[in-house]
Amino acid sequence: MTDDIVASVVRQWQAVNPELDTGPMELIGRINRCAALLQQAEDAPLRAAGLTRAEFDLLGAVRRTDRELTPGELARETFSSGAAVTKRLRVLQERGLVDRRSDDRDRRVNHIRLTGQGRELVDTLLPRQLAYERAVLSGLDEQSRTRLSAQLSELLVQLEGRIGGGRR
Amino acid sequence: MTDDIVASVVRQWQAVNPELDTGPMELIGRINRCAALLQQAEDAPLRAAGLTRAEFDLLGAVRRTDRELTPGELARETFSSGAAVTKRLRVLQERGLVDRRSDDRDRRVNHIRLTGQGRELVDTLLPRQLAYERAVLSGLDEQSRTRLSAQLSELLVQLEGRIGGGRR
DNA sequence: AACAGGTGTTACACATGTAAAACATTTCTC
DNA sequence: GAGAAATGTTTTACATGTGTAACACCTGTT
Repeated sequence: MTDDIVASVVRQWQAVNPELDTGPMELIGRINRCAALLQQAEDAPLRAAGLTRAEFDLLGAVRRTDRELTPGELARETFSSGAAVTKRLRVLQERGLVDRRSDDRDRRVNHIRLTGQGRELVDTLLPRQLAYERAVLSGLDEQSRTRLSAQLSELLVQLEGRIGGGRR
Repeated sequence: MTDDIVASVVRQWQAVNPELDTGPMELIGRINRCAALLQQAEDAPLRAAGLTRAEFDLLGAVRRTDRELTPGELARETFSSGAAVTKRLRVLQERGLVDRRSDDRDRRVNHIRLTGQGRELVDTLLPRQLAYERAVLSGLDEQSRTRLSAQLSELLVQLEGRIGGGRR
């Protein structure tokens, strides 16, 4: 059994102060570190397409909901601030990937939709992205992956209730 | 069994394109989302002490290794760029939490150490931080946590080999 | 002595969040 | 009903934190 980085950090803390209950660190540290490595890996194929992950998330949100979304909805959907969404939308619009339509009833709101080009980009990019991710995860067999998913789902439900406040 | 956010996103994708193999998304999405929520939670007690998580990580690295570290070592230890470490060290030094000593042999390198105040801050803050994290994770019982830790460790070892390149 | 390589800092670009502003709508009050 | 106040939506202004790349400096080698 090999040691991961978190285990060695925990060992350092124990050596310095054996009283510490490092239990939470072992779990949270591993989640954070896995997330950092995975996010770094995920960036590679997107950069090849000239997109940041945040931009891709935004496009994906419009694509998967399959309807027009307002900037506010996009902010909630992608867990980012309204200001960040505004900026991203501007560059995506300049690149011809999204389009706006203003509401007839309420002139405050816009409706964002994908252009044909934007939709095509997501539809070619997402399978490629998923294939890449599958390769990154290939060190774990199917069973380990689903088991891990299920346990993280349990944790995630707890955290959403305790911290996130829920969305929508 | 309640649905988490990732499950609902996956369902949206399946509705739009049933061909998609969303397997990787379910695992990676959950890891990323858990990490985001946990990091947000972790920030709260640190902000109360006037520190960012990055600053606390840096102080913690010096404390747990129990020796003086160079800025370069700190950058590797905290997985951030040299420039970021330089900036952080400047503000931590201005606040009197760290101290520098220049090497006698090699005048390029500095050795960073905690001041008494810095060490005291870490030593009071870390247990508080761990207690807070324990509370956040209290939705899962001991057994679930250790099982999850172990499985993530397995994944992490794979990822470190595949992506991270290892450290030290 | 020149140079190849390593170490830390600075300069710059950029993405993000918070807070304020700009604008539209709805509701309340008289 | 008309005007005022409250509410909602998006954008803009500003501050901040980060990474890349250029820079300055030092060492050891040839």
